[in-house]
Amino acid sequence: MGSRGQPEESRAAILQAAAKEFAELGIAGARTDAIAREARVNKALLYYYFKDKETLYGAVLDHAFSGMKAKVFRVLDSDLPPREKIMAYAGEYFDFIASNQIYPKLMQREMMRAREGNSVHIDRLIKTYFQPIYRRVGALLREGIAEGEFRKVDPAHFVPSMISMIVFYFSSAPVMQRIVRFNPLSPRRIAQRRAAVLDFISAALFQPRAGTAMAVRKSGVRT
Amino acid sequence: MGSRGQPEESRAAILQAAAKEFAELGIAGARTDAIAREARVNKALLYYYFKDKETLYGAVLDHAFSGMKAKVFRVLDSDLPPREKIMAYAGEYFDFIASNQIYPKLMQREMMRAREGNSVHIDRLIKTYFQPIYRRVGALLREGIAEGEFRKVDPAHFVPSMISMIVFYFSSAPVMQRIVRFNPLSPRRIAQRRAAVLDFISAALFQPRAGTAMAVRKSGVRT
DNA sequence: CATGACTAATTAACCAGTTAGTTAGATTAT
DNA sequence: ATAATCTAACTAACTGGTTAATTAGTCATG
Repeated sequence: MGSRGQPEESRAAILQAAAKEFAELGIAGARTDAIAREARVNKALLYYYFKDKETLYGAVLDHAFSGMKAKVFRVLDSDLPPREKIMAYAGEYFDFIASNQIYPKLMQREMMRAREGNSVHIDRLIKTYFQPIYRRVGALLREGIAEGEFRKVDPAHFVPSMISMIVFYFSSAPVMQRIVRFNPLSPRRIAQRRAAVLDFISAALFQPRAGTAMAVRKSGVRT
Repeated sequence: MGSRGQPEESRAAILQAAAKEFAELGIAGARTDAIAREARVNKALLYYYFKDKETLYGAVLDHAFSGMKAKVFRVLDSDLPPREKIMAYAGEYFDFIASNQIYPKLMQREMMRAREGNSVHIDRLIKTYFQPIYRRVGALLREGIAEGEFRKVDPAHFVPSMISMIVFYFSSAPVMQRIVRFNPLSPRRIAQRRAAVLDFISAALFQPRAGTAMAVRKSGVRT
């Protein structure tokens, strides 16, 4: 009680509980009472740290996307050649999502909300995260094409294709689990998925050449 | 007013308005008043035809998915050889979604809701629609592999990969539009996407053989 | 004149956001 | 040193606007 409990801890607990609730139920379905209960704080504390529900939701989005951007840009800023870099990018993105499985849900929710006026956050998110990443990956693809390494794909289609294969798998896992008999989120299956995605991408992107040794980086992922 | 207006029309108007509202805002965000207004009927009429909001939502889902299943099964039941059939399947699925763009939103919403207990509908949807389609496409893939036409892909990964590329494009279009300068939903771009998806799939699935003439059914578009 | 189609008005529950505080510890005054 | 004062962190209880759902009926037609 009282003024203890390290404010940072409380704030972080709220943010984490909110991320879970928003990812699962969306902003309309999320209940501030549930977030407070999950974070083990009084509901009024949410409003002490964040202006309102919408602002809290925005903070959750920024937290998730900034983490992703940081990870992914470390790869995109490296000086790998195009083939290795695009594989490393996809792998890094995959690993981020595999260990932050609320991210794909938040992302898809926000994508669907992005009709004019529906989301106060989407413009900021696009400008801060999506646009820079898209530009960078697009440039990488054009570079690979120019060097004759990649097939002449259209980045505006290829980028969303890559993202979709990674993001969709995780957000559809609960349904998948009921269709097939195994658990799509077991470490074994996640590793398989990683390999499948990278295989799919290289098959669709790389210009076939002699002795194509497909480079599928091993995955250090936990569930 | 009174007992006129053909009940079928009213029911259909409600269903259509509800589909739009649910797709855009999810079940929690949807407002029954908005649905009634959009359908130009009194709100109580929703409850005359459907037990409650949740039941109406279920009816919307069944309507959307049964339409899709019918379309897709006409292809899957045909006697095309594996290569042509899988392309025809993907093409048909793509065309269905392209002309029913609320479908991908409803689908993704329901996928994210599918945590134990969260959705009353998911078990029925899986049993009635997803499971049968998945089994049929899985069998088709295994057939193609057995005949040496397809690479040895894992259906449990390949099927969601195909679906994701098709579904994700449409639900992410509003965001994409703000990242790139063109409209991803223009007929021209949709045709391009169709070609890109089919190209992507054939590149990743077909066993390379001499004289590979890529078969891109109708809407003959180049990337 | 019964029945299916439909509605205006109302109700009950829910839930985001507020209020009016309390508590614990840091800071200053004595 | 210690009492007085301040402030950030936190909470129990409440409020009012919103919204799903119901009620009690009207209207048209076979």
